Amino acid sequence: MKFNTVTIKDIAKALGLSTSTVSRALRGGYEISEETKKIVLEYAEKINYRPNPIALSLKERRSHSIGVVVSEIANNFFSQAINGVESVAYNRDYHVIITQSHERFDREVMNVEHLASRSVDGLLISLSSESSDISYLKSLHDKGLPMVFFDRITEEIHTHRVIADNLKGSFEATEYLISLGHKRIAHITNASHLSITRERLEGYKAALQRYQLPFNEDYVKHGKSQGIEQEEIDQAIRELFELPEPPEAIFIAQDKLSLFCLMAIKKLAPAHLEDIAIAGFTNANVVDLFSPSITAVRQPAFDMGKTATELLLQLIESKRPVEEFQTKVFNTELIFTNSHRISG
Amino acid sequence: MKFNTVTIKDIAKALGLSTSTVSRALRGGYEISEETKKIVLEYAEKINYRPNPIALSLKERRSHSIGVVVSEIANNFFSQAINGVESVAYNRDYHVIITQSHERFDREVMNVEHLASRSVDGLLISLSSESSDISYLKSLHDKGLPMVFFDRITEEIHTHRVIADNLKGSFEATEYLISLGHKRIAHITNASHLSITRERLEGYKAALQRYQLPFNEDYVKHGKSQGIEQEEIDQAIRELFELPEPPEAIFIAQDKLSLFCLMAIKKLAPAHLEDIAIAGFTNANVVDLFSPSITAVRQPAFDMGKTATELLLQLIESKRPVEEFQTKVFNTELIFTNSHRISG
DNA sequence: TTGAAAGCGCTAACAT
DNA sequence: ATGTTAGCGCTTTCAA
Repeated sequence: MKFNTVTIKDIAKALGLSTSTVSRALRGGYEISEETKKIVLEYAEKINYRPNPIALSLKERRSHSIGVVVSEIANNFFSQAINGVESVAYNRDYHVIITQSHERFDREVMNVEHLASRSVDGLLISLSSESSDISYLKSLHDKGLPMVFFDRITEEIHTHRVIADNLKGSFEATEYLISLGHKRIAHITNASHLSITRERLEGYKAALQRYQLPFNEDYVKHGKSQGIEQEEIDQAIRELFELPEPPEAIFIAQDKLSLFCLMAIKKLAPAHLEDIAIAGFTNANVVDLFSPSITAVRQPAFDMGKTATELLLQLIESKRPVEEFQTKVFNTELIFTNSHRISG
Repeated sequence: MKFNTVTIKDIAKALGLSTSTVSRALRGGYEISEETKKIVLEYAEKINYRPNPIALSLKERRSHSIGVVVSEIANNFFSQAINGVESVAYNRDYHVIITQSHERFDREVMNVEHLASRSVDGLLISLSSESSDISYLKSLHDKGLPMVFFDRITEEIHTHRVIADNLKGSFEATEYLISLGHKRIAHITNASHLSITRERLEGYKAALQRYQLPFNEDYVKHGKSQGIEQEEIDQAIRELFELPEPPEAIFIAQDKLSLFCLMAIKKLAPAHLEDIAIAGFTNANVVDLFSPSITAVRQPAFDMGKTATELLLQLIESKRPVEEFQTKVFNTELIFTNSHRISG
């Protein structure tokens, strides 16, 4: 089971040179005569020599690859962000290794440790909804593994962060629902310790307050930690509509939750389909097709992925320890669809 | 930039043993005394020793990881298939490295070569729509790299394959459209050299023939090789509706194309929204929400991913060269939504 | 039962 | 300008 059978040794032997000369010639070392260089390069080309990256990693302690940890690639936000990551990484000759935590803490730890032990040069992480104790990350970070957090970030580790302006995005969405004349607005969101959950809840509250609407605890539904089951959202919707004063509008704080929520309403509350207003975070690019329609809070996922990667590569390639960290905040966009005008 | 600072050498030094003894003790070599074993294991545990997988890979020529190459993780079929892959791989202690070709041949080659040179133990591939010359894969396969094709397969490499029953799925979808009374049925599909394209086109033709409808070349639209642009589908839809006899129904051969197609119709032919019937391959799990509605041909993506991985691990772990290869064919499911009854 | 030494592919300090 | 050698972390003959 060996490919890449061709090694530097083979070239050296064939050309009657030493391995070090060959090595230097291949990487264009200036001490090598043009002639030798030429011979070596031509021969290497001829026999299709490829350096063995594993040997390189072992030696150099780096791999020219970065690891990405997200909860679900099936989430539109993440798959778009990953495309942004790749666009930067490939241009700068880094490989991207994608892993999913499926919102589970143990999976996240396992992925991170595997990536670290495989000598990825850095990590791009969006925390799973189960991850509250992140000391395992902290210790890797302390040991010098560069990392950048995006989307679901933590304050506990001092490094670059890339997020959307969750507070503003939520405020605007809620405000929009209020502008439609609704007063009873529910909020469906993630596990409460996630950064995005807190910020989006804050935006929702801020809008209520701004328009002097009361905040009602009963209108807020947190997905359980796993938060990726239709079941859970069905239950939340049921409870909301069983309230003595059911909501007239719903604001949802996350991509998959938004879709589950539309499904749940269609299934469980068809009578309300026409009159309930829905807004929610989602990066689905077929949002125009949805019925019931939803006003989408869209994050610039691609750009966020790009920026996070640029920051990470900056950390990785910096000669001296970086002391100044940035938190880049991206604006969200509120997207109105006219599908309810067409089909409802 | 070194983590994993703890090596076998450290343990050996601390315990006054040789590295080889420690190595053997750690992997439970039977020649080591119980006592030494115990001491070593306890100490290793205490200082949190983790073997360096890179060193292992260099030595053993394998990595206990498998590579996956798909065109787009944002495609529902693929993200679901990958979940199936992971479910098997993690249970058997393999890591999964996901890469995307974005329907580009050069990206595919680059990914495959990177994976191979990183000593993945095997490859799970669904070809990009640009990939017609796959000699680069053939040569890796000849050198002994185990690979299993799924979804977009090739006949040129003799190995296991996992596909859906594309012919039957297409036949049933087309038949369903015919059963609604439609006679002019268009077909929108991928690049013509892909296996799935051929098979699905065949199914479509077979259904037409079975019900004695004429096959009309003008009703068939192939996405260009890149096939992942809304633009392209818009153009196809425009052309179809400009025909003297525009289609009454459309059958679409692929996940993303189906969604693009719904968007295009909504945008460009709103007048037809109520009367055109649409069926298409898609694994979107929010298909119930779509308006216009679509009858979905759904592939058992998760199971296909699982099976492909089981076959691959079988190849990887087989002691002797495998000579007998299987092509596993999975049934598709036709899913009817009632959303057009509710909203239209 | 344990240790010494070689080697996986490559680079780099140290000769020459 | 080129060669010799050691070493990255680990396993595995071969010796003791």
